Amino acid sequence: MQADIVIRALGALAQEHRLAAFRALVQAGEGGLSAGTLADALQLPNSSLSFHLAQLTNAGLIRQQRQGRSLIYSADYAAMNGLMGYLTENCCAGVACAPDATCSISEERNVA
Amino acid sequence: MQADIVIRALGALAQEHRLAAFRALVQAGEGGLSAGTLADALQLPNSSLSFHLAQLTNAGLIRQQRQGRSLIYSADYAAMNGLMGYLTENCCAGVACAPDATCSISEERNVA
DNA sequence: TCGATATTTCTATAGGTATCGAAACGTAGG
DNA sequence: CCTACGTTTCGATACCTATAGAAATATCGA
Repeated sequence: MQADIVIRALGALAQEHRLAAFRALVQAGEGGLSAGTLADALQLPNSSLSFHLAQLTNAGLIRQQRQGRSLIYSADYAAMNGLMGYLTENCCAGVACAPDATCSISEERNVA
Repeated sequence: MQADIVIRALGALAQEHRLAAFRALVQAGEGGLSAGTLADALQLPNSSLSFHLAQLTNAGLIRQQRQGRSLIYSADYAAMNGLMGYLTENCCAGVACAPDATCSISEERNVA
């Protein structure tokens, strides 16, 4: 992951509503959420949310997918992983401080 | 770490020159770097760099310390840790995906 | 105290970002 | 086809950010 896309990703997350939206999408899992559902959850006008979703999409952090009349957005875990990897490697004393850190959907991680 | 400070930290890092400055400070270690040294390294006018260092300071990511005529800046590893922790917990499927991840200065981590 | 050095603060300017109503666009169903 | 629905794009406005020269501040050495 190169610095350019990292900066866009950081910028995309550096906003109250976008951070909230991304968190909601991460929690929602692979199924994602429709724009309308998100707008309700975040109490934002559709046009405002659409603007923020476009920013997140442009940064590569989320993806869009039409389902009937609705547009379903979902988090791109690989992109988030890439971001975490960059920060770990470049902003933590120059060495990977958590080499095995991976961000993934929480599918039964409490393996006995 | 609450969302407010996280947003400021993300915003502080979401800029070409600030990301470069922070990376340099992280690499420099606890000793830090003077404003002038950084300005030289990043090829920025002093006043511009000063503006960016103020942003990083305001976000709690770096600290200032006078040494003679120079002001020495150094990365705040704890703050970076906090940021990584927040992202790991809140932007990675709702669970910590790297619970033991810590960001620290690279002091002899290849312990035999 | 004076001049030189290191850095910040001031000031102005240009460009980017957030907001949200209104209009436009695709999709589905009758 | 026509209407309703979900969502985006447009347009206007207000605010925030980046830039960098010039002036101000702080420290040191002679």
